[in-house]
Amino acid sequence: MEVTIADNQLIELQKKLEVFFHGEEENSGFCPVRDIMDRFGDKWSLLAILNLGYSGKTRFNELKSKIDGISQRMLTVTLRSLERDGLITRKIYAEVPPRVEYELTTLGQSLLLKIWELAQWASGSVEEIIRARMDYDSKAQ
Amino acid sequence: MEVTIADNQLIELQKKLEVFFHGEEENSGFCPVRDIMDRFGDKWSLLAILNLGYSGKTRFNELKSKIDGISQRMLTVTLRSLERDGLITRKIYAEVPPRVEYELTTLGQSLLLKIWELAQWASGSVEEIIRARMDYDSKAQ
DNA sequence: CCGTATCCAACAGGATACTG
DNA sequence: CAGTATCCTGTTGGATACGG
Repeated sequence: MEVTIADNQLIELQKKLEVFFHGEEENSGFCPVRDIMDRFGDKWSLLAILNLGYSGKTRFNELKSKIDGISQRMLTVTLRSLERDGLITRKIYAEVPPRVEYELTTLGQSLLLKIWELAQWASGSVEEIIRARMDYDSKAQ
Repeated sequence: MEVTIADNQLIELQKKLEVFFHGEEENSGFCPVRDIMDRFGDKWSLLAILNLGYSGKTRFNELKSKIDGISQRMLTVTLRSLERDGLITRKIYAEVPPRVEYELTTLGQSLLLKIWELAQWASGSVEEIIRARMDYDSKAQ
């Protein structure tokens, strides 16, 4: 049996993955893997973090204009959720008209880094994925 | 104004992020960032990849039993979508009873690596996030 | 300007039954 | 075993109107 370097790397990774497949039962059903999925499972969180990372401190409507297609309601919901998780801060200025600024926390910035790497992967794999899709669709008639 | 090392790192990252915020209009509305979001925006794709990465070549029902809570329908839908994107392969054996095995492609393995890093982040940040949530909830009464 | 409240449509996704 | 087909429900999230 031939074992390539890539195979060895995969086996290494599989060993590391074991961590995430243990402790699920023990800790009263709580599993960190499932917890991130819930956070990233919605449409807007990743985009909001990317935009906040790119723009730095940003006001509500400024952010709304940058995240294409998001409604006022969903931006509010998303930002509240991110604030609750300690990923962003929400600063209100007692002015008229009111001003509210959002900004990534240190924790949020560390997540930004991971999301950026994911975006990097996507950016680098986009062509291959599109090719795979066309290939798949052509075979399916 | 004080500039810390963290600030400099953030500024570096912001410059890198510019890539993802250009070309959206040009390429007929297509943006790689939005494309990954669509891929990761569903409940099961990341979990399926993590499980396939952990278990290697896996049969349908074996996978179903490992992804807690997934229905037969959603596993089928998710696997087809991943196959279409060239992230997994689907191998059918002409036996009775039939056997179908799923496995990550090289592309899928490269994504697995990124997802694992994300899972790492989540695992390391879980306590801080939970603390933030409790803090937030207690203030909200 | 920055929200909240309400209503409603679309769709993800579960349950069940049935095939190759 | 590994699906497809059908039906149906719950959540997501958009549109609109209104408040601080």
